[in-house]
Amino acid sequence: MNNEQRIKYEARAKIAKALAHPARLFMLDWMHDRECSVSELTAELGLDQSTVSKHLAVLREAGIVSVRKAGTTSFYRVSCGCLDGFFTCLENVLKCDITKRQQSLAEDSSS
Amino acid sequence: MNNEQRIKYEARAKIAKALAHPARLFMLDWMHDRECSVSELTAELGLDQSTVSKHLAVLREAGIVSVRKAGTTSFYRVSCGCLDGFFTCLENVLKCDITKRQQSLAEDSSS
DNA sequence: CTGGTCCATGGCTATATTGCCATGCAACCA
DNA sequence: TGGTTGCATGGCAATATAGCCATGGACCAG
Repeated sequence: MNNEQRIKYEARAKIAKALAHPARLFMLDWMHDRECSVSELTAELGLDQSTVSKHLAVLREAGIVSVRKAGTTSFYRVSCGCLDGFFTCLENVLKCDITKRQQSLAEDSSS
Repeated sequence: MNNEQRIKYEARAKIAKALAHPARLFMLDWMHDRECSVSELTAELGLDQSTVSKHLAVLREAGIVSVRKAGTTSFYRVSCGCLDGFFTCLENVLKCDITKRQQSLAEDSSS
């Protein structure tokens, strides 16, 4: 992997990393296609407000969500409409994995 | 987020985490749709063989790749055909982000 | 059997991530 | 003006991750 490729894959890994946390996945699902304030997400997640704010900062710096400020409130929303493909991929991997585990269980019991 | 939801999102986060590393993204691109040995990936990545083996274990435990052993060689391949959607999503986020950064630069210089 | 190749794993250190608490700042209200 | 609300950030401790070296097991060639 040369230097150009390293830069390329690090940029992609940064985005994937931002998606690689249960709280952040929950937030993206919860926001879906509407705006959402930090306090709302904090209440739903049951985490400290500062923690939620930092999670949102990770998503923001990765370019996955955008923020709009109105008074003292920050409204976050998903800024790229491509996440469905990502979530679908996760579901497929889970489904494949369950299927394969069942197959290997069947093979074990039959042998 | 209740307990059931936590389990759900942790399972998805595990998969996303497995995808969230430049070396692992490179390996998935490199393997694409053909089998690949550990030594080949090690040579391409320029990392220690043990490091590559551990990266492959992460992908394997997430259900993203599968392994076939022939003699002393382990051949890995992508086991779920859904990664295209995932990679497309990463590309889109990058594209969105570049566009938005250019816009904000333009706004900054015009103000 | 001997030596060599291929791979997986344990051990270790360095770094990154995650959570909380405390604090700071800006906006709004009385 | 002083109090409250909503959010972001710094600091810290606990944990997780990533890389290397060393090792060991399985297989193959001679």
